[in-house]
Amino acid sequence: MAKRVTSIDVATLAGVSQSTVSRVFSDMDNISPEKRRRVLDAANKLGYIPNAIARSLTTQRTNIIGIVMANLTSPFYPYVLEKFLQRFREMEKQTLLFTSAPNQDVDDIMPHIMQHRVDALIITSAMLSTEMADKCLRYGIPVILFNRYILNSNANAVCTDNVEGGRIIANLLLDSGHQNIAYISGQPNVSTNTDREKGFSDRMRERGMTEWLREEGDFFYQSGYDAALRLLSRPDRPDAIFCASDNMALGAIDAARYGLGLRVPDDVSIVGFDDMPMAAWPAYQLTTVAQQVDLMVEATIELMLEKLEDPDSRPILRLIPGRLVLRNSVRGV
Amino acid sequence: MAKRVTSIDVATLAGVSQSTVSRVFSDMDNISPEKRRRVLDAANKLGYIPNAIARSLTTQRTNIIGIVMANLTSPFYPYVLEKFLQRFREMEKQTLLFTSAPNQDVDDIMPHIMQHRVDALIITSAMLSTEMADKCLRYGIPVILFNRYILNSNANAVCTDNVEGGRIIANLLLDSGHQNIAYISGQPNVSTNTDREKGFSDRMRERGMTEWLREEGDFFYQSGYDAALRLLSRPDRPDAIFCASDNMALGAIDAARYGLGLRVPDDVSIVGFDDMPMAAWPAYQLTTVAQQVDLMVEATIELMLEKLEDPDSRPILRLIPGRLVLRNSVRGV
DNA sequence: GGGTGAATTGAATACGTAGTCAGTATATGG
DNA sequence: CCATATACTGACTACGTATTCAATTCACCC
Repeated sequence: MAKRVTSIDVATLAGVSQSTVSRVFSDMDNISPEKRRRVLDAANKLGYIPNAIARSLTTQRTNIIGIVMANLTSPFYPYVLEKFLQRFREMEKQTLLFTSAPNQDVDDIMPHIMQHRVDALIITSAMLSTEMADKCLRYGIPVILFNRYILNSNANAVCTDNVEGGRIIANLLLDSGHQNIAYISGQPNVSTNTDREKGFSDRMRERGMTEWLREEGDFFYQSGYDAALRLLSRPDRPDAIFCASDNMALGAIDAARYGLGLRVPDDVSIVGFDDMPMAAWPAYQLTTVAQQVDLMVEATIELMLEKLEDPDSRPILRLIPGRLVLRNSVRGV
Repeated sequence: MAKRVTSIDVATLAGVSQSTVSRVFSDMDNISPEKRRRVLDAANKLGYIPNAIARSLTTQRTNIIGIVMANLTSPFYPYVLEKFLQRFREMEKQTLLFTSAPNQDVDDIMPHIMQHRVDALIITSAMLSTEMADKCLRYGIPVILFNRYILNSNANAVCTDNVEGGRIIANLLLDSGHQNIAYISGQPNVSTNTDREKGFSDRMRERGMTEWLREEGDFFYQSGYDAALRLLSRPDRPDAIFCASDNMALGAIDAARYGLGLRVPDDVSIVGFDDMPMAAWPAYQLTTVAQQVDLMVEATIELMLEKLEDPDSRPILRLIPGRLVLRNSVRGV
């Protein structure tokens, strides 16, 4: 392995000082065209590539953004990740990706993240304790929660308006004449789940419903399949199911069709939440509330930049409306 | 933003030298239990977190592995990424994730990667020029290609045995009595596609077939849907379709069922390649050749570690066999 | 001709840690 | 009691770059 080429090597070959080489490769300070050419020639000849590590040490910024993500294999998040990566590439930022192990708190991997002195941190998965959020702030690391929020915390957050999304779906199902509507939940302690259920329940009650069926799921396909099987095997079979995620909704459709031989939407209407790509496939044609990922990513980056500009700015919760996407899994619309 | 706490601050508070603090936080050198405790107390009180940037500068290793990935939104790669992240977490390595823009060569983002002095680089997506691979080697950065390979290059590679996979599928379809077998390809210049087609074609000819239908796709769902629609609308409708990816196979199934009202596998058998999670869903029950991701990831990490141990070791292409997964999309098995 | 200012440039230093080397204290053996 | 080994510890420097500050050059003008 050849010795690493440094700016000093380039300087020597070009017959200039290391300062000059640095200036050529960082900002174009005032450099005479001739020296600039000589430096670039020398750098090219030696195969010089600036060392971002050393640069970070002096500038006190790494140009690296950390992203914490738990559910890479659920189809919604890869799309989010792709968007972030694309935008960061445009901004010439690099991305350090972290996943938390199942049942692992973000707090546990926080030290690893902080060691690398990321310029900012985006957390899409689990919760972050208030203490940790504060610790980040003390280190000058802006934290933005994506699709999660903590009340009374110092972290910014961007979130789909899940409560309103739940209301929209209650309206849709009631307007189209469904009588017996069931809910399949996500994991109990996650705001995306509780908010969707809250909006749904509130609107149901506002419109005179007093009780309805409910099963617990975990956002994944299999749990939707299983829960729908339980619901649809009952004597008082529901005529509509609202699933807290598209993933579970697809499981519910498969359970109805292949588990019980029912037709969707003729025998039972099914609604999801997220609008992942598969929801549009001919096999499913799922009616759902879309999370507007592009808007959410833009908002996240905006909050991040604001916080970098002014570290003392007050934390903000930015809600992005969900968008109802009508396809063909609800009858009577 | 508070001043960053350094090892010197800790040393001062603990009444020891910076060296001692460093020793406590790197390897446990010979440190008296009492000083260790004092250092840890002080560090805790100040909220000290070692600076990985500075550490990297002296140790000449970053503990960061770079991963280049193009198709995050195709369902196979998030699973791969998840596996890598999980293993790297166990190894206490961090992950810098890069995507190449559509139509962007890996060579274009290479400078960004090299600036950050990753300890090793895993490339799962596009091709890497031989010059770039050599440049990495000169910088002592091991490169491992995942599911891609370059002949005569200096890069290690891990790959499913796609040629053999193609043969397996030809055997399966011929053994089960299909007469008119069609192939839907992936992007033309990608080895995963050409190898699968080569194995398939070779075996078809070995067993006496001389010509068969073929359509071009791009590995994605929609192209499989469209191609299958074209194939199945012909008067000489094929009785089996081998799709170069599961994603296209799911599209083909939907095209058969929802586009043309055909039954799978009664009217047409469909086979995929990859074994992504959806292939097992009740709606599809796709027979396919599984890429053994866990084995591939293990092999990749092994090659990486070998190359880090001995930078002069000869490049290796490690083939992992595909595993035939029989479900219910092929008749007569 | 000297003064003024702008444009370039280089020397020196900081960034925060790891590791080398020499020094001190303590224990061990004869 | 001395010689020697052992266990810790601290002073110092390297890592590769950005940046400050002073110096130099040069042009220009009255």
